[in-house]
Amino acid sequence: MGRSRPPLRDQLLEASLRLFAVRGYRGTSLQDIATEVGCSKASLLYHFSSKEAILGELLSPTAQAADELNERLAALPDDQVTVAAVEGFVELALRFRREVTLLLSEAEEATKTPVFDKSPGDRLVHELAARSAREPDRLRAWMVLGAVAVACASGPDLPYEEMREQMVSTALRMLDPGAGGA
Amino acid sequence: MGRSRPPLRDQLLEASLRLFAVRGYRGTSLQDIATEVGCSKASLLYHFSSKEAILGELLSPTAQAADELNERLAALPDDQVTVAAVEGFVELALRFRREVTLLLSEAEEATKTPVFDKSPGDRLVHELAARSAREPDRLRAWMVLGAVAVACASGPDLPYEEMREQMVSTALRMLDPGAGGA
Amino acid sequence: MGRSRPPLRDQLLEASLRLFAVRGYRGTSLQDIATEVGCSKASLLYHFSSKEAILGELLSPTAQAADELNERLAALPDDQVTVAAVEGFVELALRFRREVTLLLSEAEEATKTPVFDKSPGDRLVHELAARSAREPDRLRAWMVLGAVAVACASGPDLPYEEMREQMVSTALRMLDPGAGGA
Amino acid sequence: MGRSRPPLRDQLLEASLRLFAVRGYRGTSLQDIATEVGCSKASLLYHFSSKEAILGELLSPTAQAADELNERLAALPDDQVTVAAVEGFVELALRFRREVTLLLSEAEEATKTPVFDKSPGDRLVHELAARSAREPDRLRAWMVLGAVAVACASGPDLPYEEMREQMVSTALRMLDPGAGGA
DNA sequence: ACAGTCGGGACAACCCGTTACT
DNA sequence: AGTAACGGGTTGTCCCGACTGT
Repeated sequence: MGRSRPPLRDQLLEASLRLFAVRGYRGTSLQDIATEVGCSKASLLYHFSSKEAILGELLSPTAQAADELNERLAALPDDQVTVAAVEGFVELALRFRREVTLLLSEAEEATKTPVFDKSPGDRLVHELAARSAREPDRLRAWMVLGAVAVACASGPDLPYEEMREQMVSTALRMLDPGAGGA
Repeated sequence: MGRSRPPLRDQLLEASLRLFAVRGYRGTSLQDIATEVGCSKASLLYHFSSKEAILGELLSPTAQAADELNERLAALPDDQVTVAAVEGFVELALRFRREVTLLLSEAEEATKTPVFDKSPGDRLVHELAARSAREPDRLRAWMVLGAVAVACASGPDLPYEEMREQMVSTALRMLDPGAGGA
Repeated sequence: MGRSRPPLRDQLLEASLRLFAVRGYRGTSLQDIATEVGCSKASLLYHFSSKEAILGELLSPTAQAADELNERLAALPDDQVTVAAVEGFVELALRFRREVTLLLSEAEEATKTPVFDKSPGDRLVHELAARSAREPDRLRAWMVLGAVAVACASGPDLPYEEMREQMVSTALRMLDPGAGGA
Repeated sequence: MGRSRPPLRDQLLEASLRLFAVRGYRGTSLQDIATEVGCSKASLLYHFSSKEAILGELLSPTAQAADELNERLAALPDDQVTVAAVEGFVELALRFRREVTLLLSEAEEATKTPVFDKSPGDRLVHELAARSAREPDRLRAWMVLGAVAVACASGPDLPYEEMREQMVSTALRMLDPGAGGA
């Protein structure tokens, strides 16, 4: 009955995510997080063994979702992978919006976390490029990644479905060399 | 007598840029920079009054270039501004590649610097969206910003001209709602 | 149902003695002890009001034995006290071997404990010196104390009887100024 | 006009030695040392990279002297080594009296220091036992070690020459099985 | 109901070491 | 060469709820 887990732990995670996103990982001290929640720093470190552990726990669901997405994409034939990759990534980025913001600006720190051993970002770029190894294809794939991530991080706040559609269609247009330019 | 090696001041700026990009602004200490160049911490602080000043000086040319670009764009009629904005931003991002990488991951820190009082990024988004206030247009503009910035930061290393063309054409495709989508 | 394992309290004392001897008093945390035994730190502090109390309880039997020894020695005439003191101290050191090790390296901490108000060590030195106040006699008495204590702490592990004999005879030789030297 | 007071670095070493001997290594904080000398903690850490480094530097001369003694002893024939070892060790212990006190009570910490890679104590015991591997001989050697160390640490404060003679003759008596016992 | 036992959660004070800066 | 302020992390200690067996 009711929530089984203690609230403080979740409060701490929530506050950490908020502060990390605003001031950055290094820019946020354990004291900041504790003060925000209203508990002592020692209490914080009772729940999480270290600052890095907080980041890990914060990013782990996102990493897992990304891994699952990559797994799903790996099973698809080449001609279907692009659309699926775009849709999958856009949905993931919208679902873990703040986490993606974090990853964008704290990439260096995040990769030290054991959660991101095999960088899911690189695998995703591979699929977005329709498994092509051609440099122009890879460049466009990186652009898609950046477009979606930055839009989620800094873009305007539209309703979910509208944002999803806009981002998916724009991203597909980026990847279609046949479409019209100027 | 000709200078045998670049003056210390320039060496320090170069080393700072390199280290900031790799370890982040807060992740880099004054000691790190001094050690990298091989001079004393006191010498460093003789040339730059504070750590923040280094970041400011590092970003100032980029900010100035962005301001000039925005000035130029402001003089253009609505139907020409999109193409000009895209081409201008891509060229700027390529010219100040490492600086843009820094800005991307240290946005919070950078905005504290007096150089970026009136965020040139926001103005640029305004122009990229062809001065439209419609949210979908602004969203696409942010996507272009992210696409170009991330591609410069993490994308593959292609020759200048090839990279420029690819990025410009892809960005224009993003902004053209008439082109083919799903 | 007979108790399957020794009661928690005794387990804690045993673990404390072992850990104190290896890592030192300050080098051992309450968490270490609790973890070693497999109970919570709070449980530990239910049985012992403080860390110092553990040390006190650990050392109290040794202190009591030393006091009794001193009492016994006090009743002896001067010409018998040396042999009795040596034999008594050697046996005591062997019986409380690990405790003596602790006392040797944590003397400072131990003396803060109320158990050791009137240092039994000083009284023992007095007896070992055959109640002489001459400095050379006192010096030799301290040497005996150190010899036996260090041998118990760091020396080889011989059978009880052999160790006892060796230590007693060696100690008596130390105290006999008439015996041959260089 | 000669320097009015010793340079800060030496003051710090002196204060560290004094405090370590009284309160123990772990019982002494960097703040304690800094306060004792009257400088800031950061100043302390400017001169010594860590707390462990202070201990290392404190013990290094003693370790070197012990190594030299062991080297000298190694070159002696078996029948001369005992006397030389005793005299050498006594003189060393008197010369580095406070350091030996430290080693006696902080053995665990000291052995972590790189200065004491190959424990000079074990080598010294080997020589004091006249290179015998017999357990009783080794036991007596440990007793000598303890006797001298503890006498220096806790014994009365006699003039150097008197103390030296007393300790040497007593130690030799310990090691001579032929001398009178029970 | 009640004393004895145990543990999850919390905290003040402190630790060693680093930072930007003088 | 020197420092104040802060960094992350650990210490010993404690509160209070939840189990025993009686």
